[in-house]
Amino acid sequence: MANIHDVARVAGVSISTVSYALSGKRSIAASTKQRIDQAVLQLDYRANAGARMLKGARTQILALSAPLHAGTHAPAHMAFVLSVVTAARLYDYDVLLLTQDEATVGLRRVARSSLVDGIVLLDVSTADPRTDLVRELGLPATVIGIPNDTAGLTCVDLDFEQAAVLAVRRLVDLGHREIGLIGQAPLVYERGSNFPPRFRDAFLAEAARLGVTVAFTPAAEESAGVRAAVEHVTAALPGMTGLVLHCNEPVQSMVLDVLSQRGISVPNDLSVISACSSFSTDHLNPPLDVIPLPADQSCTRAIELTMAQFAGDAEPHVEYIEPTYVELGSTAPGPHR
Amino acid sequence: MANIHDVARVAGVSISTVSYALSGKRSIAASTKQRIDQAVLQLDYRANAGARMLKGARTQILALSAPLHAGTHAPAHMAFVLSVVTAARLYDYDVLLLTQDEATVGLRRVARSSLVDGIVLLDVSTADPRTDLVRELGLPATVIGIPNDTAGLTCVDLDFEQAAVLAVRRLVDLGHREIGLIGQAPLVYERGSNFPPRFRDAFLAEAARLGVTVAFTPAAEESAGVRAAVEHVTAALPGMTGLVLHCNEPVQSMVLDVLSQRGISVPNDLSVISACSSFSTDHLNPPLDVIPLPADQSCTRAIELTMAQFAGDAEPHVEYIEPTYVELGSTAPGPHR
DNA sequence: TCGTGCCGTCGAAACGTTTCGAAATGCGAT
DNA sequence: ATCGCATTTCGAAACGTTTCGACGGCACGA
Repeated sequence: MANIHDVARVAGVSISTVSYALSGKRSIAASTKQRIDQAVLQLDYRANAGARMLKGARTQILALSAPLHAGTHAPAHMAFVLSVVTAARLYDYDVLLLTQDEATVGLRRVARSSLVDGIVLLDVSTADPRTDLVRELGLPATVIGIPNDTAGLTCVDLDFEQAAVLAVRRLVDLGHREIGLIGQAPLVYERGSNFPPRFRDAFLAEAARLGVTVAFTPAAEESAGVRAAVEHVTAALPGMTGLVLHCNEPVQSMVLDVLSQRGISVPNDLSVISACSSFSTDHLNPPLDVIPLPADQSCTRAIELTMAQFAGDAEPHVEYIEPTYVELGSTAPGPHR
Repeated sequence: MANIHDVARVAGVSISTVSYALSGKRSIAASTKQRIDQAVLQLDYRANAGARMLKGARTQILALSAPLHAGTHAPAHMAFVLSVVTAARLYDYDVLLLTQDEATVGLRRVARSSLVDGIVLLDVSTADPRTDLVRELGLPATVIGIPNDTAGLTCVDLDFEQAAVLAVRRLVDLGHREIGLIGQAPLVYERGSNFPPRFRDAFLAEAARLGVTVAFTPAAEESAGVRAAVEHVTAALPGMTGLVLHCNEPVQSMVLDVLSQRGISVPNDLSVISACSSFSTDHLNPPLDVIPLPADQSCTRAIELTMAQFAGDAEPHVEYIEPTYVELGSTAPGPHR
């Protein structure tokens, strides 16, 4: 493997000249730069990562702590991982993937050995040991999701509270007064995942504020669980004309199946909204109005915030991404319009 | 951050003693080792990754080239990624994740800068540019999947050919003589993914060898595509009593729905086998006999093979993982039994 | 003609580790 | 008492880069 000495020799200059030519940190004569560039090309030279790490401040590697929990929708999880990796590359950063138990213990390892410049945390729970670890390590870090204690942390996430408000208002504005909410699998709430209760609580609060009747139920992921969930909300709200789904795609699809089997027509009999779905609802039947959960936006912003910490101009803070409402025809005026 | 000099000072020895004590490459007096261990603990010392990379041969990092293609089932993809990461950790290796276009260009970058010791390739196509790149780079590498040209490569994968044979024989042994095969989405075949045609061709060949009638069709992932696929095989084989599904979970589930809607009972009217599914078929209705695609086995073996290349005792070769057949009651004797 | 300052380049130190060769020590055998 | 050997420890070089300080040459103004 060619090193900087080889390049210097071929270009007929000293290694420091090569280094400056490549980093651009000092001015170099155009003719010299050209010779160096050519030597680099000829030798297919790339600076040794270890040496750069050792000497320079930067490793150009980020740790991505991404445990995949039971109940987490794998495609959505994947979308976040891919978005982080893609966004990091825009700043010439590579991503070291830490999963499962390594998401915590590996984080300490790679941070203490100065393998990474910064950290991105995915899928934090309300009280996540990784947040304390991040505080302890003192490395630039960004959390995607909002844990209970955000002190000293930089966090970014969709504004799930605002998303819930958006969903409730939409249905209320259309004249619906009895609204159901089908949530994630029960174990997702039990495990302490951060966003499901954020959505649920804001949903219930906004409904109460507007004086509409609501029923919430989680939905286990198998078809029996989905069936039970639909039964639960319809039993609790016999006059239900609006339904919000804060659950993953397969469950959404199953809910629509169950509704269709029961002869309930969307949106004629029931207005349905998909809340915080990572993917398009186009393929659902019918396509659902959706408040998207934009993985790429969250992740891009997370990387930006991490880079800002490198630059030193960033205080720890929590940043919310504004939700949007996409109409696809699954809502219609209700009885109180 | 504490370095080896700090540890040496605290333990009252020289840095080389510390290094040898930690690596175990020379014998160290028990009492000295104990003092060093204590100093390490006290300072929470971890060897600087950059320095170790620079000096030592090893970076303890593997590149995982894992492009996620359209039509690839994200949960299955995720399962492979997780398995690779987990297996790598058993050998004290971390994993740098390269996705999408970075799966190719990033591979060159990280390899040329000596950031990684080895490479694992996921989801190779029949003629994949990454295989040439790997040959060029000359780093230890293992391919999960079998490209057309395996010269000079170390490859490992489920023996899809044998899996197809297993499926055909099972049905034939049970007395079925007209057998359908529903495959992956059409674009998966068009793109040149390596395993779908491997399975299909071996399936057709074994069926021909045994003199049974078969019909194959790919299945697009939406419900219309699945419906069309089922129609296609039933139309082609009016007397079909056996069906093999080489497609992802959602499609399998949809196929079963369509069959049930058509009043076709499994296994009474039709024996169904799920081929090369990464996940349990327990939640399907009914659970399907399955020839599992064991992500963890392939990935564990891939890592072992990569480590063997580090050790120098490994010739490039192709290794197949023996498929197994799991009975779950979705097959029954056919008319020719 | 002689300073003065800028531009382009160079030499050398430093980063933290691993590892080679050798020194120091203790011990038994001669 | 001396030698040789084994055990334990140490000093120093080397890995490839970045970066600081410095130096030579040149143009400019005095």
